[in-house]
Amino acid sequence: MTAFALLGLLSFERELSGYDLKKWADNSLRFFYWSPATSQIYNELKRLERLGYVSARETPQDELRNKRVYRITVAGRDALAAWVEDSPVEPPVLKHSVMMRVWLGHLAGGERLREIVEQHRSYCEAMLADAQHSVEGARADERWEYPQLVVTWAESYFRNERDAADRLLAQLDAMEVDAMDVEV
Amino acid sequence: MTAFALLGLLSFERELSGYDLKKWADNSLRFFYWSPATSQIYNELKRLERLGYVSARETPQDELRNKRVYRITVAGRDALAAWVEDSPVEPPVLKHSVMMRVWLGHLAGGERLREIVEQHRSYCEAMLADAQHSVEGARADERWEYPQLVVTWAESYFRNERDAADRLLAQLDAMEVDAMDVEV
DNA sequence: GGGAGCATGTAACGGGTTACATGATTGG
DNA sequence: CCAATCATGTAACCCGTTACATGCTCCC
Repeated sequence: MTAFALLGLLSFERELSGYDLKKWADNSLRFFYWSPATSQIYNELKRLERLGYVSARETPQDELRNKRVYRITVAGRDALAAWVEDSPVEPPVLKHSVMMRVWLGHLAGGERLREIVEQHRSYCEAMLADAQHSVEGARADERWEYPQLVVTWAESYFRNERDAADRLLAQLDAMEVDAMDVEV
Repeated sequence: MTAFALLGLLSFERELSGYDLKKWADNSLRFFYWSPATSQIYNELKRLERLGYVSARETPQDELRNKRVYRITVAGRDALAAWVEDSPVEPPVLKHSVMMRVWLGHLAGGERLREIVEQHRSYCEAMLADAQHSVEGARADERWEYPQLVVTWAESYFRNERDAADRLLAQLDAMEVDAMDVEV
């Protein structure tokens, strides 16, 4: 999967270093797919090179040193296209530890639960802002129409997630009030 | 994480076998957290027992054999509560390979993309139906108020995801039309 | 001078999966 | 009788992470 993600990043023309790829992953991929660790990127690049899916070239980083920049090969593009075309679509993987904590609400105080959900809300807000920023940035270029589609999707995803957090907070408040009634 | 999930399942009273835990994971946990493989559940149970977080008891499965059922210990409950209470909340992990494929739309035909999104839509629809069913099932019991909150959240999550898929399909159609215009 | 960013990697580990093996019971 | 469900586990593997090491350059 990480391999496909990297090939994907390289498939929008461009020649990128491992470092570059990490940055691009962090500000586009991560909206819909967990951004891999830096070390993993370098590992995958080596593997992809062995497979002939990318080609590397040394290019001067400064006067003293070189850096390796990678470019997708025809074989790489084919492999990637074949994946999109033929592989069975797996369901998205979601590991929502925030909701897991809410699920275990009977073990925590209502204040703590609210704190958790509020932190999550902030996270959503930040992602939403980044996605909106990204939508503006990628505008108007023919080449980016699909990425554009995806960041727009991400925008609504995080907006929904934020709104759900708000509803959750309201429900937690309501539960608190009910509990008070019982006590009184 | 899997350990906490299992402790969580065991924290709603009940004594459960590894097999039971897999079933429960598959029809409650999976709405917000990836359901672990069966083998992993047995591994974690052993580990949790070593740690003293669960206790095991042999109980007759049929006339010939026994099965091991597990119960959360006080130490286990404490550890779980401590996790909810004190651990920093990580952002949810999302690995949306469907959106990754859309992102790579320039490598696929519009028909294929629609096929992918439609399959995803079906998945969402199925999850939504299951979540709705689950909401009805868990109703009215005081003990399940938090799980109830979470399945309600899941319901809206998958409804949103389905609606987003619909919007995506509409946008893909629109793009197709634009492309036709250019050609003509 | 020092911190941030550029750039690349290794080593150890962990968490999780698939595939497989086994075997009894129940229901159609 | 056959398939599905109950029930538990091992072995091989893989994907990916954290932690660490290194060293340059640019800017304040």
